[in-house]
Amino acid sequence: MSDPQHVLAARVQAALGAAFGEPDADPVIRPSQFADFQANVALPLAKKLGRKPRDIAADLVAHLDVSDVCSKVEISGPGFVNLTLSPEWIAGQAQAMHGDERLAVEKTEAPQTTVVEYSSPNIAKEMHVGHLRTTIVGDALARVLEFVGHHVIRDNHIGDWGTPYGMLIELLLEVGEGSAEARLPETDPNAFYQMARQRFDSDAAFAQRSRERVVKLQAHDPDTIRHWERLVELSKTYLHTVYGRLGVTLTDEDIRGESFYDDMLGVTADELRDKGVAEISEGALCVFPPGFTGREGDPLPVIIRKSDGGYNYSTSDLATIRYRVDKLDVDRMIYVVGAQQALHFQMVFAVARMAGWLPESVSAEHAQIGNVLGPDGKIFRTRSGKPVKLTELLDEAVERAGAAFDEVPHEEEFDEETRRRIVEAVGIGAVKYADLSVARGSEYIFDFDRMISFRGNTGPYLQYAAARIRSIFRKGGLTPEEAAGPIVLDHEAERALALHLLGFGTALRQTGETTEPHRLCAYLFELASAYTTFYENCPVLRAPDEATKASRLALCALTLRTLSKGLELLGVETPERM
RNA sequence: GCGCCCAUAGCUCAGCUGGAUAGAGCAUCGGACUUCUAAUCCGACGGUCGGGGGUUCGAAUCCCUCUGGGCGCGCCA
Repeated sequence: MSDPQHVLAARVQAALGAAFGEPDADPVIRPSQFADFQANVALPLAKKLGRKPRDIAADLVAHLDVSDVCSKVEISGPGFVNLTLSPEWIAGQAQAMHGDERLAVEKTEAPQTTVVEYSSPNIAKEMHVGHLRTTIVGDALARVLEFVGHHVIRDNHIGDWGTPYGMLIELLLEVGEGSAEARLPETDPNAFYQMARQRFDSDAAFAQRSRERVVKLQAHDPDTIRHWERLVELSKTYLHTVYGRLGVTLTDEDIRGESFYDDMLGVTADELRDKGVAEISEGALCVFPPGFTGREGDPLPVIIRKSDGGYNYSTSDLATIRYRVDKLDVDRMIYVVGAQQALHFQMVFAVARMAGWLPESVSAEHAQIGNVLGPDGKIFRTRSGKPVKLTELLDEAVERAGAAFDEVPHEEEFDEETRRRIVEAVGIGAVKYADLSVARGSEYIFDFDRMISFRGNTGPYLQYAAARIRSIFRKGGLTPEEAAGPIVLDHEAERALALHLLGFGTALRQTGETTEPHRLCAYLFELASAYTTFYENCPVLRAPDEATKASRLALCALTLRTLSKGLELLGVETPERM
């Protein structure tokens, strides 16, 4: 336990128990502008106990034992308890963090089996920027939750079973399996989809065959299934390409698409009917969860089985919940999906609870993802109005990173391959970090110039901070592992840096609990800022004496590891040099 | 019509679940390279937190209301 906020919380809580018999009161430890932290508990407690806040604070301080942790404790204002940590304590904790494999981030005491459902593209089409954000955010959440000790099940709930497959299969048959066009799903899925769409819209016979093909598909006609499998395989290859370039951890093992639940849909619907949860309305089997109303104030249905006997994705999502609860024994499900589907998930969760498939002990959360907007404030599209293609977007980011790279005079020559890898890491990292650093539910305006900038809360800024640290070790002729310390904090910038380092675990835990990666981004940005201030003020290799140099090298090494680990958990690479 | 989300500096965004004087980056202005990467740093300027009411010791944060935007609302996903 190295996080000061936790240490102080425990101490204050002990004092609360001793002084007032209130060991369970929230000590309300917050960062302070007048000290390192402040405990605000005296004010609400004064209310509860009917005493003056300052008296409460005084009593609290009298019972507070922080002599080994704090150098100063004082009461100020209406009853705030300002806590200033001693540099020795901070240094000791930083040293411990430095010596720890996991940077003193303890694994959670209550590990949960957690499904993170993310990316989930409809593989009939090409991925676009919309998919990018759910993929990036979901992957970061999966990594963070895993690192803090949860059992994470990544779940790529791809759309591989919908109506579009009828026409895709018909198109595949039409162009011939061995043809060049038949490989499009692997290289340019959208082109293939558009082609099918166009045939569907312009040729009634083709459309008719497509509809019949959907029926055959759902009836598991062997020949149709074979073609479908072929298409899905090609799509998976395409996904691999994209995920590989993005550095996303999803693999084939994580794919559990809609087709996976196909044979559970019937029983799901039947059981809902048998339990009396679902009823027939206008020919369709529906559930009307209480509290949801539609346009005319009438009850809003979740359609379980269409009047034609087909199923929608609500049913598929319900089957998915049952599977996860019954077979995977999950404690928590996180759906990293666009904010537009909020109502859908609310209703599906409600139905699952009604049916008894989703016990109170299991949490189901929709981690809403806001839209990415263009410069005009509307859904991000190309000038011609089409969705922006993912690969082209990434290419442009990398190209811009390359231009920036070439503008800067470097001390050494980079061979082409090294340059390519740096520029790729910076370009991709910039795009990913931009998705992560904004609160996930917020929409944000996509802006290449901002995200590729080396100033502000951007990927490149953090990468650059790490690269500068590595540069110091190269110049100094030693590795970060060799910088053992001991850490001593004399300069204000050293102290501020070390203190900030100690907050890493809290940042990770909060990110996992709230499913908000931007918290980790904010932490890392502040860390990089604190490092830069240190860098400007505290010469490392030219430190005044050997002890100071050893201490600063250790701080550099610890910062580098924290920065790298943090970025790694966000899925952002840190190049050795830039 | 109902429901959900949003409105914070000229622009793009934070604000740690109710704490003291609301923060960053960009832009603007002014400084710092014979010094470990200046792709950087340090200042300055800039906000009646959309309006109004309420809850309380204390509100950008919670409640109500109004204004102005976004999204969703029966057989698509």
